[in-house]
Amino acid sequence: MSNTSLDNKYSSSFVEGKWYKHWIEKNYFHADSNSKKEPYTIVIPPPNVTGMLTVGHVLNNTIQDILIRKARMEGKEACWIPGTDHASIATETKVIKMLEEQGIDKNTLSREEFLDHAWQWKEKYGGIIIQQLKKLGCSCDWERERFTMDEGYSTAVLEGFVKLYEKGLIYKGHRLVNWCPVSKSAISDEEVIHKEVDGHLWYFRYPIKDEKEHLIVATTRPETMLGDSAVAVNPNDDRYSKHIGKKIILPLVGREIPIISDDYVDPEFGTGCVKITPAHDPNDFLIGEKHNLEFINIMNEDGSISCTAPSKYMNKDRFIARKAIVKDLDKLNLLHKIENYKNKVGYSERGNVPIEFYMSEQWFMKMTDLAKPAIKAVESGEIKFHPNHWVKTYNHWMANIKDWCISRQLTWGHQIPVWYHKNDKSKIHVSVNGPEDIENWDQEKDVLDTWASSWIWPLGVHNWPHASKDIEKFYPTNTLVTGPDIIFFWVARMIMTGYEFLDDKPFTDVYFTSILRDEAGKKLSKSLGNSPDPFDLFEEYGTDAVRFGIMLMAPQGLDVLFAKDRLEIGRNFMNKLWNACRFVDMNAPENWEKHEHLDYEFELADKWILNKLNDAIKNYNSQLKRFYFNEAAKVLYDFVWSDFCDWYIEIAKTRFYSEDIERKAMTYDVCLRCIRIILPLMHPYTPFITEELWAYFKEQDQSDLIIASWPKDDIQTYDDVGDDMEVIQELVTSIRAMRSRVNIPPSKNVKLIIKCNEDKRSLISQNDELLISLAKLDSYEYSESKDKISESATSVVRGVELYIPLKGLVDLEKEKMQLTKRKIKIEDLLKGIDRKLSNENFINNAPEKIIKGEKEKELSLKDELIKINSNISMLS
RNA sequence: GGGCGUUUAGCUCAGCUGGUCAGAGCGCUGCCCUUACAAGGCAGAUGUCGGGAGUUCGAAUCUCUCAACGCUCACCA
Repeated sequence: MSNTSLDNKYSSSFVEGKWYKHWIEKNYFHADSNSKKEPYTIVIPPPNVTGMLTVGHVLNNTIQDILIRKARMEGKEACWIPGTDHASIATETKVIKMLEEQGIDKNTLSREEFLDHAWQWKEKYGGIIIQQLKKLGCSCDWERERFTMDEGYSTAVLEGFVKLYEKGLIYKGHRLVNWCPVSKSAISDEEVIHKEVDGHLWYFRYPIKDEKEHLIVATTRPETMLGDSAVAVNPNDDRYSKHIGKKIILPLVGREIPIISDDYVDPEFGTGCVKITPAHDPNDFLIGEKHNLEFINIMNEDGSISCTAPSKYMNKDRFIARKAIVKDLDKLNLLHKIENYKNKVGYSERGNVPIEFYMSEQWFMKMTDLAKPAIKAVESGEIKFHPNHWVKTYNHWMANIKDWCISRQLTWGHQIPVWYHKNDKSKIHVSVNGPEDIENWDQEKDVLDTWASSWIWPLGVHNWPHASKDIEKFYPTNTLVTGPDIIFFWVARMIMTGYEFLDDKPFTDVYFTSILRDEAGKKLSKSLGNSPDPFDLFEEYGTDAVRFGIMLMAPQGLDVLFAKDRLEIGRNFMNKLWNACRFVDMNAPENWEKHEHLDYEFELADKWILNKLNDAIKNYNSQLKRFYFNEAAKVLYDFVWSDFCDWYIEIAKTRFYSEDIERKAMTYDVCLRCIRIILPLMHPYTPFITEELWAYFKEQDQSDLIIASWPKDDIQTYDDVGDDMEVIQELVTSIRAMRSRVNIPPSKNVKLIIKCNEDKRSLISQNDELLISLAKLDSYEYSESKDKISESATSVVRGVELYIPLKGLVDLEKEKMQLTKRKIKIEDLLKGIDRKLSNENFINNAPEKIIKGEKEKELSLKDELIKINSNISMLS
């Protein structure tokens, strides 16, 4: 045995840093738009610039890295464009908080001053997640890194706005929008999260003017009564029809409001009377417009009660005002009752407080026309979703799409490219660069919703609309990898921009990743504090192990219950691979020239493992092709561990420890062949360890693994093997089981007696070395005798009867039990087969192959049964 | 209420187009520090594949239905 220079432990942190640096130095990640190679492009879903790497990012970006590395090895011009998203609300919140800590109030700053602070903040902290992606091993083209507020990208965003405005798809309107009182900004429907809360239904008496009677209205939000401008009943509701047209004196406020009728009111619900607050409820808004009611906004932008309400409640927070109003109505004996009531309340995703419906002037985008080509693209299969079932969700949203509120009352973001003339507010200018006499104009203060910036990502990264080789070469992209939680936010809208601006899809395949949850099923998130820090995991297990472990546990289309213990499988596998390679390296022939020969007279085991290797390549590729990353990982895992290590290497040992130099060289070359294929196959999943090992095993003049060529699945295979190897494996396992039953230690070799037919005898004799070494035999002999072989451990496998004679050491009852158990099993199976074979329909309809198989199975089981029975009787 | 998904060994889950004695990892039991690996090896136990019906010669796999759980969308005060 020669020495190996491979350490007996794999040191992940050293290796990872070394190779990442090397890859960067060699510029392997860079994609060339002048290349003649077929492009393969991915744009990263840009993480939030304020963000830190989560385990979810690890999954998502590992998948992208797998796709890109594979494409690169397949000889494509692999281009993975990285970058970050400016995340208006999140970033602005952080900057404001930082300023507060420095004693600076945002309101005292000019727009320019605030942006100055924000950019400083971004320069200081914005790069963290990018550094983290590098640590993960991502082979992004860092020369193409983009930020959504970069110059060229910003132009693309504004160009998009202007084009849509000119087309009449963007308009300004005074409307009810979702309002976040924390960020004091409008938010889109998608940023509202509905939560079921235990609330109340309050019943109030509303006195009818000039009458003793009153109507009882129910509400979940008492404070909005300050803005009531009508009470509505159903026109067909006999209880109230006589009151229609009369007036209500609104309690606490004193305003006279009409009693109106509308079909919208459900007589069955509550009392059948509904208070109408057009400025604070979307349904009431519609009724307000229909019946020409007053729109009374009773709130300030922070959610406190405004001056339109009685002074008593002015400037009180909405929830404090609620309590006060209920109390005051109770004092006036106008509180009828309070019921417990579960209802859905919309919360602001970022502010995490109940949103308000708020009247304000905002910019909207008409979506119906934009959606049309996007729906068609998915319907026709031009864009494919994996898993496909997301298509339904996508279609449902698209079919019911509403206008999108795209303006935000924030500072950090893309300022809307609209100017109002200082002297005549009705004069509007819309362009990317603004009017020539810009001093006479005021620019719109609002910025665009972040998603209205990042929806143009696949184009914007190339500075669209400027023509370039880049956009020609790398648009459309191939695959988008993202979480299903942003299917509307982002995926759907990117598809719209693709068709709208370039008349072409932005990507062909969309892979929706698993959502990672903790053991209680909660989504892993920073805010819940249940997401482990990936860096702790990298340190504990090694980055490759984390990558492989996560890929193995994330099936397509299902969420994953993540527990860090489950990464052990990855770590153990890295260790296994490392040590297998180390073993092979130890047995390299003297003066080996790193050149692989395969022109040997192979034996059974060699042909078998090479066949298995080819199967593995095929299966692996086909799983990757359908985006089943976990199954692909499993193919490699099983081949390496169960076939290569458990069997072939064990077999290799006996050869390496012999003196037969030719045979040693053959074995080594077969091992080498396996390793030289396993390493490239595994490289996309576990780039570091494989690149490190490759350095030991590659041909002298071969390239680094990252750009080595992808293994072909047409390596030479051997048809004459049949299931001979499986027979040997079963014999070995069976002998080991016998040994285990009678407690023979592994160190002790035993004698074996075999009874079998000629075929099996010839197979065994030709491969007896395998049996002897793997089952630890002292010797073996064939027996023709019909006599009973007494005091033996026995078993029957594939028609071969095996005996290990052991005077006095055998527990006969144990042996008998073992055989009886098998006997029962066989009888069961035979019953099943008999049922099939005696069924005319089966014989007539089943394919010939299946019938033949059943018949053969019956024969061999019957044969086994006879032998088992005779062995049982011998033991008695 | 609509849509989607899940239900397979004690736990976490694989099982592609229906047909080899239903698999893996962890955990558990027994034996091994056998010179690649104890992050390891060998052997072993545990499942009427959620319930019911149907299609089929044949169903964990296809259809229907019921149940439980989860996600998501939705304007009932």
